[in-house]
Amino acid sequence: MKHKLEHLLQQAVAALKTQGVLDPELAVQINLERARDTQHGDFASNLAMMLAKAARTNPRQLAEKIVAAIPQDNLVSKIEIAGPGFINFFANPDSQFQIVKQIHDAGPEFGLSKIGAGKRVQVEFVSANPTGPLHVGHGRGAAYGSAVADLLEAAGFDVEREYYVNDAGRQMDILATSVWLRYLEECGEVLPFPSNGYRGEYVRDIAFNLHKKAGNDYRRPAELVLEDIPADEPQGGDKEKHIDALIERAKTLLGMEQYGSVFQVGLDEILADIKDDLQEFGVGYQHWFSERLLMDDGSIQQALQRLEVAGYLYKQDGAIWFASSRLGDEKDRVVIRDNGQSTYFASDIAYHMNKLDRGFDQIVNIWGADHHGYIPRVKAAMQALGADESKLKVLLVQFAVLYRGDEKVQMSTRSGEFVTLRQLRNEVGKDACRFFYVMRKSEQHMDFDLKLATSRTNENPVYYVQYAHARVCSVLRQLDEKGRARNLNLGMEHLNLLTESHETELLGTLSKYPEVLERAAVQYEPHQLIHYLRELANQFHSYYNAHQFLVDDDRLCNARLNLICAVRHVLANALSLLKIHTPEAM
RNA sequence: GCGCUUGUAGCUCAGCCGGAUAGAGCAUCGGCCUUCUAAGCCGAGGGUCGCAGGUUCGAGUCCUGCCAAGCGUGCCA
Repeated sequence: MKHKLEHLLQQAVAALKTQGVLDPELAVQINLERARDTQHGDFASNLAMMLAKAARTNPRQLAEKIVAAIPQDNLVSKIEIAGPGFINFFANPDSQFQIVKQIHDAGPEFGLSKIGAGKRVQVEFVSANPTGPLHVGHGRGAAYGSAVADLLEAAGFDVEREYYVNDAGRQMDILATSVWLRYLEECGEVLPFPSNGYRGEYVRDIAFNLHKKAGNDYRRPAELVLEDIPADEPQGGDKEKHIDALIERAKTLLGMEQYGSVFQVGLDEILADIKDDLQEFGVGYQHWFSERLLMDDGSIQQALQRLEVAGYLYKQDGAIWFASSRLGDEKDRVVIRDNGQSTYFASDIAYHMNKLDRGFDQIVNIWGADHHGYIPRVKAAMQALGADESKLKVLLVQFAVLYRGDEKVQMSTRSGEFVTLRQLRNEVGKDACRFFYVMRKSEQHMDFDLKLATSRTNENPVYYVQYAHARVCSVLRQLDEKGRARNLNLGMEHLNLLTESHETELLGTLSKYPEVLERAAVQYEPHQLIHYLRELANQFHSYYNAHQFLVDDDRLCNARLNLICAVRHVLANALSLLKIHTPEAM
């Protein structure tokens, strides 16, 4: 409907250009939106006001010329000029009824779009370090990222979901060493645990399993482990130096092969947990991309070489720097440290080069808001590599703050005390969890109220939408219990009996769904879909209370049943897109 | 200090590319279950869109300054 009207306006503009009313060179942007007030028809355009200046007339006069130039079309029953020069379109009521038939015919396909057809887009999200289980902060990225990916797919894009696994670097060494130290405790060695190690209970679990499987294979005496290790922070030392020395000790005492095994056990167990967790949350990936792969296959050296050739690298204080400040970053960044090791940023340059080489039309990164300062340097790197940096879209997700009623839930990663995503899902349930995470715009700071999300009352918006779906199913069951049968065709033939204001309103809202879906996808804003669902559910509940569906008149009864089944289809399509259940009874 | 994000009803938030009288939910108050599920519906009250300027036919929306909150500002990842 909307696209059709836009096309009509375009034809009108073209006609006015040939008539000489408008400059043929003039670039015209057709602006059409849903009228907010039904008095203003169904769609409104401000075209005349936009073009008035260029055409050197007043908006209302121009509007009249535009209206005169619009071709006849049976979708439109009336066109009015109103206010300062709005052009208001009134849809033909008969055409409005057709939406019920369209929805029925398209079924699960209704609302899908083809605007992304032929375009490949990659969405990278979550990508949490595999040093521990996912917590509630990652949950928002997971829910938002998968919703964005699913929306893009619904809009016709060829979508590839990817998780970047930071399986290299110092944090992983700290994890491996933490696992080993806990393992030594399992073996019966007595030694202090570093303040900067991973203290979470899950590390003990991994160590326990390792001990069960490998016995004392990795055991070394505590005296040897602790010999000449600089003091930890609580003892007045430096916690970084302390842990680094322990990492080195682990490597020398175990040898690289055994150390590698311990490292791998930690990585594998945590990654398996993360994958499992995400899958239960309805989040799936096409690729798990390993950072270690980049180091092993020479990608990093290759990327740095390209920067070198382009003249963006220089040496200073023993380190190698990337001159990102020449490309908009606030300062230059180290890529190779003075100890010869490459930085995380160097990996990221290679990773983004790899993404570009894979030929995506668009690359979407979903990051926590605390990484926002990182965007300029990555974009700078892409430019330096000669790539089109506009291909990269970084979406930031603000942190979610957990509340239980009025009380803030405290979290601390250091102490290992945090609410995991798994705990949250168990407490709140997958449906409410996803709904709440996606309900807000991603860049909004979010308060996640556990009490509200778990409540089974009218305060909880998830049930409100699901209830609408269940109610339609319930009506159909009632029909059956009364010994009546649905007559689909009879209903379709008499859709014109749907003249109540609630019915007209619902028809309009149903026809909006494809536009909402498309906009939510293109703008990366799944919350728009949630708001639409609440609106649709609200209109349905009002309708339900105002009118009886199972009336004696078979024609009206079936027309109404067809309408509410159309509502059910749209609810189901949108909810399943968001991986939220559509209960048939509640 | 600088940078990014945010500021809309008592609370949590929508508000599409600048458009017509700024909207929901919760909370508060008043109604609706012998009829398809009351996890629902109907109604009422509640606003200086952080503040001050500017741009124009028109600003919650764009620009500038200020105020407030969160985050960032490592040879950490």
